[in-house]
Amino acid sequence: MSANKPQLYESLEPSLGVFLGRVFRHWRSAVNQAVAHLGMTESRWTALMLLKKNGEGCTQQALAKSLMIELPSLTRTIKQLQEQGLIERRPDPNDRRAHCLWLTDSGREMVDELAGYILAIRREMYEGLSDEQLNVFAEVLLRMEVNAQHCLTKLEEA
Amino acid sequence: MSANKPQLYESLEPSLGVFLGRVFRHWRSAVNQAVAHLGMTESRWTALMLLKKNGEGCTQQALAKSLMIELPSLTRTIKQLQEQGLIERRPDPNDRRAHCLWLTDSGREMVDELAGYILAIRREMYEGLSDEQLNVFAEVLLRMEVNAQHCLTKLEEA
DNA sequence: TCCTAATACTTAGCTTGCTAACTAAAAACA
DNA sequence: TGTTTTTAGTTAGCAAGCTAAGTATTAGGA
Repeated sequence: MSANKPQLYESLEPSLGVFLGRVFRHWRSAVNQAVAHLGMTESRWTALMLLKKNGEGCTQQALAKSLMIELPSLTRTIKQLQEQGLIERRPDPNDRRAHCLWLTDSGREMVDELAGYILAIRREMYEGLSDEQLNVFAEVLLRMEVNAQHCLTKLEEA
Repeated sequence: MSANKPQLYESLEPSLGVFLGRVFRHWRSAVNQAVAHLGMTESRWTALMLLKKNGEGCTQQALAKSLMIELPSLTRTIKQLQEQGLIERRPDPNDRRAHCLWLTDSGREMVDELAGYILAIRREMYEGLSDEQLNVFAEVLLRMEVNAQHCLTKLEEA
């Protein structure tokens, strides 16, 4: 890295990390607003979509992992989706501790209905950005994720 | 944008937005871990640093704006910093509704002490990334922030 | 001047991530 | 086989963002 030239990324206020959080919050509230009339929120639709995509019948553990959240965070979301009649929890035949998750018919309808809204928001978020820029963005995110993990484990050791 | 070639940024699971949130959370918990022994958290040090940087004596409104958070979110943080004896609230001589924020002596010491930790974390987060990559990352963040705002106002109108 | 509108801030309560501590079941191993 | 460790999941409660609604105070007209 060059030493003295001031760089754009150093100028983000209050800091790149805080800015990251802000963009995330605004993206999330846009999504929430777009799907509110369907009784959905970002955390719930992400769970629904991923359940469909990754294959129904998986355990909560597996879903939590692909959602990148901890089990207790998912427990709450699942309870809400169940109350809305969008998913079902069935006992795992191979493991009496575990539950398998399935979409109900109206859950599947919801996923289909959500897809359009999600796509629209995504297009708006990508507006004015090229594939090249977005790919670099993704590369940096992936690397930062690794760096953050690394940083955390170092701190835990100390 | 090219139509059919699969792009890296489209492959981020569960979605680029969710991934963004994850990186933010991990960055934040790294920061929190690094400064926990000083009785600090990310939200508190950001407020402290910015108060020093933007000039003491500003109102809560002004600080909230540069922190990119809403007033009620800042109210809580300020209360904590006050209880820790790091900042002081003085009545604004020109406006009896407002309060001016000042660092105490130990607040100023804290800011100085924090700086080193923050720099270290930042270096770790940027590890393996070039100025060019980070600049593109910042450009994309800035644009997405604008896009999200735009998206939100459109949704509010509808 | 007086009334209305906007602004600075607080309080209350929601959201959705987290960790810690628990139970029940499964797996590992002595 | 019996004991210990790991794993799936829950509950309870924290963190820090948010909105909505309330109180003062100030500013902008009529």
